[in-house]
Amino acid sequence: MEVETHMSSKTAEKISILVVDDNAAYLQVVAELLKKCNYQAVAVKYPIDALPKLQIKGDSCDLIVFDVHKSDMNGFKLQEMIAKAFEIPVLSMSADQKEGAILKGLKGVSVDDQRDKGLCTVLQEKKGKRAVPGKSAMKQRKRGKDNSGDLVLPTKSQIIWTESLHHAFLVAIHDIGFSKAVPKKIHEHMNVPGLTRENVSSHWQKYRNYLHRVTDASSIIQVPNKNLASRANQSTIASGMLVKHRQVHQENFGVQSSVPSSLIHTSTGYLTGNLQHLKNKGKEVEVVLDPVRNFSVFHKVSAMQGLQGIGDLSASSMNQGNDQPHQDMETEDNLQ
DNA sequence: AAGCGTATCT
DNA sequence: GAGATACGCT
Repeated sequence: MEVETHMSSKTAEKISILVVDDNAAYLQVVAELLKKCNYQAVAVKYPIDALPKLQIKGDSCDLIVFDVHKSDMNGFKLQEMIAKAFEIPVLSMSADQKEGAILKGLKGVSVDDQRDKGLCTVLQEKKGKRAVPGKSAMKQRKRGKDNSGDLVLPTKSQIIWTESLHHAFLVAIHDIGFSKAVPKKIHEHMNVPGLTRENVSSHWQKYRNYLHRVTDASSIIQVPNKNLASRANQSTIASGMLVKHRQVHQENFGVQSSVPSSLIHTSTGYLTGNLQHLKNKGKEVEVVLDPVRNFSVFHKVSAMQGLQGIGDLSASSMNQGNDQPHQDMETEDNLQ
């Protein structure tokens, strides 16, 4: 797995990119974006037009970015041909998960890997550069001198904690053991090229903050529900979140309703990534057990669509905040 | 002095 | 909001 990065482009040579997208608007947007980032962009609308461009440009094209449609076999063919004829990395864009799946089947390549392999990482490798400076800018600064101006600046980059990267992070913590986990160990365990210990430290901090938020919210009322209690010998429900959620919901109806409607805390559940379906006041809820710590974290009303609730363990939901000092909760919550 | 945790910055 | 950076402490 590679890290995905955002970076400001300060590369010496111009990297040339061929963009293929039959949506003219998108095509232009992407091409313009790339130009703004100081890449040389060549835009073509159809895959069929791509090949001549490649041949003309020879190996000066460093990357092909193109939109994939499941119906568009030309696109796949093109990809295959390019892979065979030229050694040019191809970055596929697709709005649809299913298209991604098709791609995966066709190429025998993990779509995740492709996605995780950020554009810039690919390009940097192509140009024989490091995606991320080995020494952090911070340490270099500490060393005293401001070398801006004369020397090559380490390219500023920002890693993106994709779901799969975050998952690797969680696995590392799990394997190490939560109490023994420290950035260095997590970093070593993850073993992801381009990922620095500082990256991990930062993420680790956010993750712990997230866990605290989540657990602090469990300032606690006893679960009256026997079904629930029988599964966990010390179950509690935090209504703080619920109250908060309601307030939010009332103030801002319809927005951000993916906030968990309440929180369950149990000392017994340790079921990696498991879901339990429980009954709570007639409403079915899903309980997501935190793979890292020995208690469950969230449950959600199952009516909330899709897998959103599971994302409570995911990178995407990790940072959404609730940093208000929590109020003493309403004990006559409807969970009573 | 490496590396951790927290605060602060972007 | 998400990630990087600064910094004090061990």
